[in-house]
Amino acid sequence: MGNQKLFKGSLQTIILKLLNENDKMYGYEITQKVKELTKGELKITEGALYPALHKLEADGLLYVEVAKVGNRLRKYYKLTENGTKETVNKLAEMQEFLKTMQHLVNPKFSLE
Amino acid sequence: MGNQKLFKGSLQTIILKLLNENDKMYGYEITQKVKELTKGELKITEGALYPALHKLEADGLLYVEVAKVGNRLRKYYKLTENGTKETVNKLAEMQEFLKTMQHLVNPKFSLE
DNA sequence: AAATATACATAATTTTCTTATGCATAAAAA
DNA sequence: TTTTTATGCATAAGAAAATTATGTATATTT
Repeated sequence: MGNQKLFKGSLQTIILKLLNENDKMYGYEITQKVKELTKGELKITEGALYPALHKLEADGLLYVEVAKVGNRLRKYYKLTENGTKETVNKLAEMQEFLKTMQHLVNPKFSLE
Repeated sequence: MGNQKLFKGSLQTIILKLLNENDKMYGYEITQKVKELTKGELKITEGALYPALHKLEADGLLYVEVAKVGNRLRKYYKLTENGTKETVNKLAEMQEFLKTMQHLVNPKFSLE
């Protein structure tokens, strides 16, 4: 409870950013990576993650490579060419938003 | 189109922050102030603003003072005592989120 | 006279989460 | 050895918070 720190709209960008850095990742790995990178502050829930991955795939930004590890199934996601382009856009947009918001709530510590 | 830069979940905090700085404001004034402060980058739509104000009021964080200016109605909003407390919390949460997100998407320019 | 700005509001719809649930294998702990 | 936790996928119901589209009305500018 009380862990909705993940502002709506940022999940797609986070996924794209991670895939841009790590070449290929599977869902569970993404949740762990985010937890690790944010020291537990951001927790991606499965109910948010998987639909987001499916949407990004449907939009042609990701594609899947299924792998069998041991006896278990893994779906590795990679950026498509278009996905790489969109990552640049989304990251720029996110930076802009962060800067704007930072300026709005705390003008003294602007990022500029 | 393409102007959904306002990440969902940040509107309440923005409203509270502005009221904390300006003592009393009315709806239209808030939309203009945000536009001004962000140089047109964030545009608060009325369909988002008014329901948000009503919710904050219902939650006891704001109260209203109706004023008649010329022949027109204005509803000035002010922070309640509880609203002031919540503003502190929400701003801290926002700072935390911005820092985390900044760190996530661009570790090199961390705010710390 | 017409268009734009000021000022409020709500309804329908969409997006994007949370929470709950389900299935299944692997590893660790009791 | 049994139970819990971790790994790994997925979807459905519901809630939250926007967007978009309207609606009403006055004031100002073109």
